[in-house]
Amino acid sequence: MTQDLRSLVERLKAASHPLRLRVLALLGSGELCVCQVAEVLQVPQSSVSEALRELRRAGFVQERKEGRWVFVSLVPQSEVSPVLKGILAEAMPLAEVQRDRDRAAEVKTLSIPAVCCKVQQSAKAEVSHV
Amino acid sequence: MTQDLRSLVERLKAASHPLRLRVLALLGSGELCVCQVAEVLQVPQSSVSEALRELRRAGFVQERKEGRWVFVSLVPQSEVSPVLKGILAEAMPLAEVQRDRDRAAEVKTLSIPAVCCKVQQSAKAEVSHV
DNA sequence: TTAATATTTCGATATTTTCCGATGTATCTA
DNA sequence: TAGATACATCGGAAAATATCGAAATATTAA
Repeated sequence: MTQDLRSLVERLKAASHPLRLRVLALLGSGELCVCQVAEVLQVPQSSVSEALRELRRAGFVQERKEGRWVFVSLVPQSEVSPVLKGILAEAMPLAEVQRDRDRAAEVKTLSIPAVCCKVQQSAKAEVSHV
Repeated sequence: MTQDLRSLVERLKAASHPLRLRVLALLGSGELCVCQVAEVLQVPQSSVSEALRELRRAGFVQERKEGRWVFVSLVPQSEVSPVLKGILAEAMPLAEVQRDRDRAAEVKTLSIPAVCCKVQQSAKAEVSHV
């Protein structure tokens, strides 16, 4: 097994997961910070963090730290692999991805701390009424 | 979770596997029958069969029966999805894929029954000296 | 420093996938 | 019809992944 083949498999595997694919597609329309992603997709923040780790390992996304926030985005277009191009071409038009993008637009109108608080609160809320 | 998104995930998952990816790439240079694929890739015939089932489910390959042989090939170019195009673009140049293609060229110089016998024999051989 | 906040990593369970020999099915051939 | 051949499916044990709350880490702010 060639290293190259194995690494292509790993990159495909990174994308073949509902949450990770949604994250990829979401970043397809621009940079977001981790808590914004968690809020938009309505999933636990630790799940987003793990999803991003895989996508970073695969070379699909990059991060930029700013204070205590971590902003993530797709790697620059010039370095985008044919595989990622194909994935985005198919994912971006999907209904659910469009909805995620709409939510992202709303979330971006809020301040980041406000969004992060919201994420924290919804996590706590789930605990309290279970 | 949209059906469309899930099905894209399933198609990506189908490709993110070493054997299945090699099969895809191998078929990238033309139709082969199942036993030829098994011989070229040197794996048990049942594994090839299972790999092909997934790739068919994903819509990447199609089959054509001719007597007791099943010939498999990639779906026609016009229907090839952006995802498959991207995968092939990255896979075809890989060293291991090229080697597989070279083996395929050799195997094609033999008659199909000869190749299938060879596959059967190598399976039996493994049993006998273990 | 202490408290709060954003993110990552850990832990532990549940689920899925992989793998291949054995068996089943369909087709050819003697 | 019997036997051989090409392929598909099954069984089920081992390995890999997913999931998410809890704990750890890192940064900011009071």
